[in-house]
Amino acid sequence: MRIGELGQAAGVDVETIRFYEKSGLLPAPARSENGYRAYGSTHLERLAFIRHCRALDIPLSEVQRLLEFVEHPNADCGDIDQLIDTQLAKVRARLKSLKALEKQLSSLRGRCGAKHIAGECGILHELVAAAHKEACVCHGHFEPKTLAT
Amino acid sequence: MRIGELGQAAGVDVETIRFYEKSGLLPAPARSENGYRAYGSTHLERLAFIRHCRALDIPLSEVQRLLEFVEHPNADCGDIDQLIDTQLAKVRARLKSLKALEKQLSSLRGRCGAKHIAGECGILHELVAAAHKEACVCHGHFEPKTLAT
DNA sequence: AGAAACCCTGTAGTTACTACAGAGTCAAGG
DNA sequence: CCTTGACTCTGTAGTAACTACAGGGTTTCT
Ligand SMILES: [Zn+2]
Ligand SMILES: [Zn+2]
Ligand SMILES: [Zn+2]
Ligand SMILES: [Zn+2]
Repeated sequence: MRIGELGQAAGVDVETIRFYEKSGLLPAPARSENGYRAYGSTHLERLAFIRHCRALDIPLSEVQRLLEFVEHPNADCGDIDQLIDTQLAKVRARLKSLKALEKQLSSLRGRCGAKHIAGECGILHELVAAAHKEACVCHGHFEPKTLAT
Repeated sequence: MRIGELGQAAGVDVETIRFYEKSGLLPAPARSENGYRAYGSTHLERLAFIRHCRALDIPLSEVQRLLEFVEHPNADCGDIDQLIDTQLAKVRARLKSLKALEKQLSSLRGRCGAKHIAGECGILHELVAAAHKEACVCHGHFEPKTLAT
């Protein structure tokens, strides 16, 4: 199996495959006489595993760790749950902040109705005003002297 | 106002401020005799605006465009709504995929109960199995020959 | 034989910062 | 007067996970 076929089979760009190899995630395959990489089915499995994890937004460094578990099945699994827990917590945190973001943006969107000049655009006004506010929730405004806890 | 004070006032790291200047988002301020940057209140306003937009996850290139609108208030505002619309669409798309992700991860998490060796961990099994599936939803498996549309 | 399509290595670009390295400036304390 | 510490300056390199060449060699099809 050459790199292009592997890429086709796994739905991955060839450059990405070479990148995974360089990063130590995918073992360097044998080379055929012409120097082309020659992959076997284990490579396809491993690549699919990596892509599946990436689809779960698991960072490559953690995928690396998971792959080590796959290869050393006698290790204690405690770290696996923790890895997933961490990932889940990250996703939930991001979800929460994205929901807040959606609210902000859609309320912002409502500020502009018909066409007009930028100087009278409610969106722009709101953005400028919000940036002025002391109590702006979204970005970390704070009085450095008054509230130095 | 020196760069450190500006950073304090806006809640932004000094390196980030210099980065914004280099990127053309924050105008280069005057320099005092010793070569230190000397900022005024307009810089603080502008910086706050940038941070507010960034908190809305608006990319710097779009923040740049918004700043141009702020400076040319006579321009047509049509592009502003569109910018926000685009941003909103991106956020909603990300929100949708994150929700799916959360579902996957939490179901995955349920696969592992008590402690055991990695070879018997339901999480790991599931990850490996899912990567094998033809119909894996999350990452783009596809039969290149059979379904070549 | 010649062109298209594939493969190789290595480097640089993307985003939005963050982290130095190495040097200069300034106020306060001993 | 000298030193220490906090601040500032420039410029470069690193982060995550790819993506996009440049400049070559090889295979395959016609
Ligand atoms: Zn998958
Ligand atoms: Zn408008
Ligand atoms: Zn804000
Ligand atoms: Zn387990």
